[in-house]
Amino acid sequence: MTIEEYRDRIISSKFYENYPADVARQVLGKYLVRVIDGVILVGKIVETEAYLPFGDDAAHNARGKTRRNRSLFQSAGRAYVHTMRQYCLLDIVAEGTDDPGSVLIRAVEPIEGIEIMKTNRCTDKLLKLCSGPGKLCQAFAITRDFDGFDMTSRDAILFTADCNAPIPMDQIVASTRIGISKAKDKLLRFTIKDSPFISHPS
DNA sequence: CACCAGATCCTCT
DNA sequence: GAGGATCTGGTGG
Repeated sequence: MTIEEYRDRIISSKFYENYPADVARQVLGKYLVRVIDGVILVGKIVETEAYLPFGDDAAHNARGKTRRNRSLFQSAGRAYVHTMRQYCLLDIVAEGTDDPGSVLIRAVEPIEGIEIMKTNRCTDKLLKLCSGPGKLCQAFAITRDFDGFDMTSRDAILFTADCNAPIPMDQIVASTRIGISKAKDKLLRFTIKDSPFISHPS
């Protein structure tokens, strides 16, 4: 598809104005699109995690608003990009404003711009190009500059697009979130069943 | 200013 | 599954 065709399918803020756990499931199968100098990178979202506005000790908003997490308190559909060690991680604000929840994009299946992704990642291994939140940000050249970026505007250079039929509920697996030390028991990680492109495949 | 805890990744075993 | 590399923001003195 062309850039314009992806833009015609851009997901609006309305989609993200819902409970993060629901958004995290519903965004599976959608496309993450990045435009760099007129060239597009596209990945199909295959793994997400939800972080809740309230009662979630693992969420970055659990101890209030700081300089780091301020983007969480903006409107739904904006990016919350933060760093973990030397990597960037991409969240999309869900609910938003007074309910600072988000959906972490943990893995995508590379669809378009794969050679550029390989260059950005310094690897040829397709299965490991975007199989983790830090990896996909590296592949898509998503930096801190995108923190607070509106992913729902018509001229966005980073956005989500709806190009496929929804993933059936029985093809979605819920599990515990990766890499956290608090609220380990919550089933807020969602993957597309049997996708080889997820992080920590079983 | 120092310390430390991370929503990670990669390379082994 | 474990350990090390390596960076930044939040917290407390």
